[in-house]
Amino acid sequence: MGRRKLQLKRIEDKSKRQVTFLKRKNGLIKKAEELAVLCDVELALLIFSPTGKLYQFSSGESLKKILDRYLVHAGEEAAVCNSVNEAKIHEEFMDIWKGTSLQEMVERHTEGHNIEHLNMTQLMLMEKQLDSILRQTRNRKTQVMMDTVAALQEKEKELRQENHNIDKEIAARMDMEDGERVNQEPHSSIYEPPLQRGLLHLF
Amino acid sequence: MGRRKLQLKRIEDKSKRQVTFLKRKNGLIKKAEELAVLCDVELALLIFSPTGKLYQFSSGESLKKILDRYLVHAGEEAAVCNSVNEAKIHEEFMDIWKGTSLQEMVERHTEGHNIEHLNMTQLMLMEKQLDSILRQTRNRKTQVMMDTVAALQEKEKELRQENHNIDKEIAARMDMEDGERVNQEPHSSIYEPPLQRGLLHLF
DNA sequence: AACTATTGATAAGG
DNA sequence: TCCTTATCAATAGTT
Repeated sequence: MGRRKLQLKRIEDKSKRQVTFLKRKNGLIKKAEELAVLCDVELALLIFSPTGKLYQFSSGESLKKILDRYLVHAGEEAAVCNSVNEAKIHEEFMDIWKGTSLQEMVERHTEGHNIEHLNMTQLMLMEKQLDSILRQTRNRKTQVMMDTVAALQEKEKELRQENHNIDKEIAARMDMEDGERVNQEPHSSIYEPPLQRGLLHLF
Repeated sequence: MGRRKLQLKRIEDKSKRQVTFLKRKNGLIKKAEELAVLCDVELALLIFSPTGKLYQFSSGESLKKILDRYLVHAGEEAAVCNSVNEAKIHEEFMDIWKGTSLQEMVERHTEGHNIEHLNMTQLMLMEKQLDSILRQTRNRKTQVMMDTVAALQEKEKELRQENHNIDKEIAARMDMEDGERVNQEPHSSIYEPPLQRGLLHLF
């Protein structure tokens, strides 16, 4: 509905695309709102602009509730364990951050201006700090992993020792019971630590 | 758009509401699809019918991916995109960041536990979020730099043209004043753009 | 950011 | 429930 009928394909002209995006985004959100009100339905609409900005609409209920409802639906219908796992992770995430993402936090601290509206100086400062914290986080992660590995290796050593002791005890008893049988294959003392499997979930 | 203009409130007649729901749901999904195609954006639309049935649309990307993307953005308020004076933002930003480093901010958010005291799950979530924000920051930085370069190149072009015009004018005047003096070295028209130096402070 | 000629969506009717 | 059609709304191109 306009001066000309347009083809259903990506608008190549960048500025035209942006104008059309703004117009149609508003139209779509309006329509979504009308549908929600007129027909008394729950709905959620998420739009990521070409510049990465998020626009959203959700009827009455918070978007989170609607997404929860969706995840329940998806969980019932499809046997896609993946999304269930994702949902669980998100739950955990919510617990940890108490409903506030780091991003929101950062944006709150820049007084609501999102990354698209920072200037170069601000961006560089932001980058530097983020990089620093990220590096610390990764270092700490590495440290935790190494601690885990060390603990497992310690455990392994103990088990190996125990194993060795049992072998010796068995051998001693065998000797006592049946002295002439020699060169008996001892119980394998090469213990395969469950290191790989035990750490896999961390990556 | 119909025989009559209707009020923006819940349609009380149940069957009419159902009919309207079906029509408008289809229309909304169609519009969503058009927006996604025409403007090359990601979007997700979830509709729960009055009977509890779920209708959904998502552009190209699976709905799951889009929801993931949403959850990364989680908390960000939609569609409020006030263009504000950059310099003003700069001042505000500096004030904010002078007092509080991002790091302190993060620690405040992990309830006083600093990075050294988070467990692996928390560390991984933290890493994921930091990585996301850092990537956005860097993308934005690249964009700003490219814009700057484009602007400088434009300026360079203008200056070069101006320079050329001046050369020609000088040459013309010289010819008028002193016809027989020839092969005079013209003012260098090779204009060295201050691009490198101009951008250096950005890195 | 406004305008307006067109096309698109749809409310009511069959 | 599906078609038709009169009407209104959205919007493409223009200024």
